Parts: sequence; structure tokens; C-alpha cells
Amino acid sequence: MDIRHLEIFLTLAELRHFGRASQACNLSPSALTRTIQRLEEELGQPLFIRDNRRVALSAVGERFRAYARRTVQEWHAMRGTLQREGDLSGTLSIYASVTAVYSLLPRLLEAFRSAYREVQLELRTGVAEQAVALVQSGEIDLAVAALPDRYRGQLQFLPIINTPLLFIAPLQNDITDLPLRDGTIDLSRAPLVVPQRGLSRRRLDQWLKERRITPNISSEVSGNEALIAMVRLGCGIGIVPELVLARSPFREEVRILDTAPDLDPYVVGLCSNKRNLQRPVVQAFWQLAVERSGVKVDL
Amino acid sequence: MDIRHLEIFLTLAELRHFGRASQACNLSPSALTRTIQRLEEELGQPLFIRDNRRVALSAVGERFRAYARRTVQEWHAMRGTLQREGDLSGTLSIYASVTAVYSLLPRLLEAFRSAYREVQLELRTGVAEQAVALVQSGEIDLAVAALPDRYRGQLQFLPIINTPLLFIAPLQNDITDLPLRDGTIDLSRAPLVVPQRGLSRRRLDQWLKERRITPNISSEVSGNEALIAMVRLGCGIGIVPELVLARSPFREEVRILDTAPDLDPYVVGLCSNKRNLQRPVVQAFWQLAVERSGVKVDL
DNA sequence: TACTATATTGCAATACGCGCAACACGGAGC
DNA sequence: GCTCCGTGTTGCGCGTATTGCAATATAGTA
Repeated sequence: MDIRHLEIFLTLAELRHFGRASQACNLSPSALTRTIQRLEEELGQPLFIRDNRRVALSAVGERFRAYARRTVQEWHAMRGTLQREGDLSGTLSIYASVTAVYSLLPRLLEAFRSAYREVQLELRTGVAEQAVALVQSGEIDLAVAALPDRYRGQLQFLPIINTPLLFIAPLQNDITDLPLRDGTIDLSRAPLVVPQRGLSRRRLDQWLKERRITPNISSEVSGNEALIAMVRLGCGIGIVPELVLARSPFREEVRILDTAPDLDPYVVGLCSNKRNLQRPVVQAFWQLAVERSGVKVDL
Repeated sequence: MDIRHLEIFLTLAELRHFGRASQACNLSPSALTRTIQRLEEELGQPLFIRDNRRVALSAVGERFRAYARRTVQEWHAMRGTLQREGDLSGTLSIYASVTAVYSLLPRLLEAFRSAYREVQLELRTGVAEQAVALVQSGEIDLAVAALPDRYRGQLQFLPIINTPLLFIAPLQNDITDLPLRDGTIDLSRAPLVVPQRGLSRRRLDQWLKERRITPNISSEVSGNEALIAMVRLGCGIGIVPELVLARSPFREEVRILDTAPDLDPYVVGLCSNKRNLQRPVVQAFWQLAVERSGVKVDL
């Protein structure tokens, strides 16, 4: 029996709904079903009465719930005590883009640093695409990354800030007369500068696909900063998160298009894997980020 | 965190020795090391101070030990209560040789039956070699089987009875003049009836290998009962656990050799896999067997 | 009767824990 | 001082367990 199983059980006992509980636990419904089945097998008693429509705690389940609550609570209390006692120490490695280091992280890092003086921080910057892979491999503990539309499995995400995806164009006049269709730019004709991959690329691709538009891609770049540079040079219009544009030295040398399609905002957050999140140092940082979510960003 | 981990931790805290603790937990030393490492990682604090020579609990470890003891105890208490409450029910399948059914099992089955009336027992007999495979596949819950010299992984064994491995010979005169060497029968010359496989075969093979003896195998059989029959017919001398011989209708028609090599005794016990042992019905039977180990056998 | 909502199961992919064997490190014996 | 032994740890391949996805089963509902 695992504490995690108890937490899952408690969630289901609370929500009385496999679908919603599985979402709440970041699990697939099948995984949840099976976790409960295993628990019931281990106890030799059904914990829930479920008739495909309603799910209710059995008498045994009710008693087990009391036990589970107590046990989970004690476990967390114990962890807390031990940590405070020995005071957190160790190393915490964080990976982020340059933009993130300047905008999102400063406040968080300061707060963390002052709370846990003993922890040695290791901050790495690099391209955004790497982030998830590095977290997944366990090479680093935390990364600042864009939230994928769906995430499951090893990875855990914590949204921190929402920033809209902006369409930008060069200041020059030559492509100022952008072709319009239905009030927005006609992306089948306007020359586009797009990232090779990444979330904004996927958002764009999906938007285009839904409308069966074949885009006129003038160049593909890697990295938001590179994209801005290309747009500034007049290669075409591009998409970039507001946050990145705000920090760019070229921000005055491109213009934001208001006649552009609406893409879902870009959500930036903390990313870790479940394994590393077990580590108290990592968890401490995560917790801190949770408390400060909606954190003030330095633009 | 898993209850199992706590139990492992407690064992190590008790024994203060990775090697011995790993044996006690039926784990390899490396697995034990890693379990502890994971625990320490999860807590962010070292639990043991270990300097390659001594292993001692750290201050944190000491506190954690108290917590672990309490938690493990509570878990087992909870399981017990829930089961008694709903009273054990379900099916328990047991696999055993015919011999075992007549000798080892009767007492155990009676005791179990009277304690847990609701449980439907399913008893299957068959050849000993099958036992382990069936348990491993989960097709049956428990088997009576010979303890392998080393067991690891999924399987769990509970020794119940020790019975010596006897060398037996036919009554007839023709091979009465067994060739001796160093006071024991010269197995390189005496005709042997051996099982095709199984523990006694491995014991014999190892004994021979250690002494670089090439045996004179006159026939290979499958099943102890078959072996006795073959020996009785005069095919050669054979090895058989005393327990089996005692129950054989031919027991008066073969003779036990005292001028035979000494093989380690044959240990018969209960066998299950860890997964099934989670099931309360199985565990109940197991527990009962533990309490009665050294059980009286009906010969 | 068809349709929707929801839990469960088959199956393939994955991750995780395990054992084995090699290694690291410190003490003991010569 | 060097080797050998005892003991804990690490690298690595393997097997099992757990997961997610898609298909299925089963009510309740229009």
C-alpha cells in the first residue's frame, strides 16, 4: 500500500465520480479504476458501491476513509517535521529560457533563496524545446516551460502565468498592406515566419488545419527571440508570446497586429517530473510557486 | 511511500547491517540500498549513517523509526479490523502433490476451514514441478512445494517441514553388493534412478559436481512416486524425501541405504507470490501456517 | 430504439524495481 | 606496505506492474 493510493482513494471518495477524480489525480480513468481495484483486492473488501451510474462509499470504505485521512495527514506532517528539523539542503537545478530567467524567475528565486539558504541553486538557460526532455530524463529538477495542451504520465505542470500569443509584423511598409479575409489577416497569403516546433507552432498549425488553410511560410526559425529578429528584418509576420516580446530589445521595431486571428493564450509554468517532485527541495520550490501563482512578472 | 518500504526500513534499523537485512527481507543488497536511498531522497534527510563498516541510525532516522513503527502497526491493525468486520470470504485455491494432500495439508485445511467458513476452498493435486509455475502465473494462490535453495522475486516461501533425502534400493539381491568408496556408495558405479528435474535432482547434481563424479544413471523418472516404483523394480538406487516414502504403498518393498552420501534435507513449505499474498484470504491461510509451522504431519 | 454518460477491460507502451556483477572503500593480516 | 576480505554502492539489462488509449459493457434517458 502506497500513500499515493490513499490520496487517490480520498479524492475519489470526495468526488464520487471516476472521471472527475481521475482528472483531479492526473490519471486516466482506467488507471484510477485499477488503483481502486488493487486497493480493494488488498483489503479483501469493496470500498465503493458502483453501479455504472452512481458511486458511493461502502461501509468498509467509510471506515477506511477515516484511516486514510489520518495516515495521509500523518505522513505529510512527518515529512514537514523532519525537514524543518534538519532544514532543507541539497541541490536544486532549474532550467529556463533567458526570457524566463529575467521575467518569471527573479521573484521566485529570491523568495526561495531567503527561505532555504542552504540549498545550492543551479540555474541553466537554454532553448525552450529542451526543457521538457531534460525534466523527463531527470537531469534537471525543474524547468520553466509552456504548458502543453495535454499532459500525462511522468510530467507535472504548474501554470504560473498566461500570456497572449501576439501576431507581429515589421514596421516597414512593404508588407503593411496585409491581405485580409473576414476582418483578419489572410494567412494563406501573408508571408509567415514560424517556429520550427513548439507550442505556438502547434497552436498555429491547428488553427490553420481547422480552417483548411495552407499557409505561406516564408521561413522557419527556432526560438522566439530569433523569430522576432526575422520579423523585424521584414521576412514576414510571426507569432510570439507577449512576455517574450515585452523583453525583446526589438520590441519597438515591430508592430503588433490587431487584425490577427485569436489563438489560445500561451501558458507558462513550472514543469517537473513526479519522481523529482518527491524530493523535498523540489517540493519546497513547487509549493512556493503554488503560493505565488499569479506572481508578479518583471517586464 | 509504501508500507513495504517502511517494513524494510524497520528491518534495517533493527539489524544495522545491509547484507543481513536484505536477506531478512528477501531482497538483494542492491535493492535494499536503493530502497533506503529512495526513502532518504523522499525525506530529504539521511536515515542512516553508514561508513562502509558500521551502519547506525541518524537522529532523523531515529524519529522516523518511531513513525514507521506506528504506521506499519496501524496499517496491519486496520486490515485486520476491516476483514473481521466483513468477515473473510472468497475463494482460495491450493495446489499440492497427492502426498502433501495426505500428509501436510489435512491439519492446516481443517484449521482454516473452521476459522473461515465462508471461504470456498479449491484444492488441486498434480505433479510437483507444476506447482511453482502455477503460483507464478497467479493461476492458483498457494502451493505446497519444495523450497528452492535460493528464491527471489515474485515468490514467497514458508518452510513447514524438514524431511531428509533418503537413498533407497530394491530389496532384491542383484544390486545389493553396492560398490563403496570412502564408506559411502560409489555413485559413479551404482546404477541410479533419478528424477528428471526438481530439487532433489539439483541437490544430487551439485553433490556429484563438487566431487567431479560422473554418475551411472540407469533411468530418469518424473515424480517421486514413480521413482519409488522404479527402484522397487530393481532399476537402481534412488533418492526420495522421507515424507514421500513413508506414505508410499511400496515403502516395505525398498530399503533405505545408510551407507549413502548426505544430502541437505528437503524442505517442504508453502509457496505463494507476493501479489496473491496481498489478498486477505491468502494471507489468512499463510498466517495460520506460520502459527503452526512445525505442524504435526500425518504419516 | 437509439443515444448519452460512465465505469471497465484488452492491449501495447512504458516505467520502475530487481538481481547480477563490477566497483569503491576501509580494516585486518602478513 | 601490500594484499585480501567484508561490506555497501553503482551500471546495466531484464521482467513485471502500471499506465493510457481505444473498445466495450451497461445503465439511464429521450
